[in-house]
Amino acid sequence: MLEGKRIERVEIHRASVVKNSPDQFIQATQGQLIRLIERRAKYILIHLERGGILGHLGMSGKFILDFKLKPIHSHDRVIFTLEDQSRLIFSEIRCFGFLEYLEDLATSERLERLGPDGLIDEIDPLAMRRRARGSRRNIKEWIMDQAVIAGIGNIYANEILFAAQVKPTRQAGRISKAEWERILKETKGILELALIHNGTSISDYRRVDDKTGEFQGFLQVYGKEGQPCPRCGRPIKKITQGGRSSWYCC
DNA sequence: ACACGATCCTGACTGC
DNA sequence: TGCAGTCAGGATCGTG
Repeated sequence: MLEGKRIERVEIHRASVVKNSPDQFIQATQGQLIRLIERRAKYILIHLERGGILGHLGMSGKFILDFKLKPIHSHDRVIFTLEDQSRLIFSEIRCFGFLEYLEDLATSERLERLGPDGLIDEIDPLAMRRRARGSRRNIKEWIMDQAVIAGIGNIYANEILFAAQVKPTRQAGRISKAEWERILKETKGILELALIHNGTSISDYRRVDDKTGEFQGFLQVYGKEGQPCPRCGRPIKKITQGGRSSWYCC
């Protein structure tokens, strides 16, 4: 849809979401052809003729494709106008997300830090167990560490561990091979299911066509403190780990 | 090595 | 009604 189109104009409405200087970003991207767009864990890579744009949506970011030239919204931070006058809008309420022009996406340090992709890579349970050996860190923070498994955020970490029947408070180094097998199987299964249902819209998240996702209707524990556990009926508990909320039961 | 808190921001909601 | 406090799909950094 975007591939093969030329970026005619770039407007930056909030400089802090662009890692480069505004001048540098505009100069480097304006006039370039979009060659390929791909995902790498939570990053979006927009390959251009020369270099490319590395994007991250943070907590509240979205890319919206606009064909109708809707009025600019206050959260629209960067606007790419394409040669056919359609617009790719990087909209970010909290400005934790970012765009970064890089001469070479392949050697980005951010990307090099990433572990195997939980959705598409074949991850060996024994390799995970070996890597976690000796770690007393809790398994919830462990699987959310992008250097360990890339692509798992807070919603899906909770859902994966519940589905795998592994309590989030367990020590990573004490997870058995069978439990790692379940965690990795559920990582794939839940991320795939969430993708089929276009992701989880709790408040701000929208698809690129501005529609909401539907996976919120499939959540078992995330955000469900006090509600009956789908497996045992006891109330779901909420705790804090690494500054993030965790919900779990049995 | 890791737990913890602060930080970057804005908006929705709660309680007084 | 107003205002302070809390919380939210993330990642990084400093401190102990």
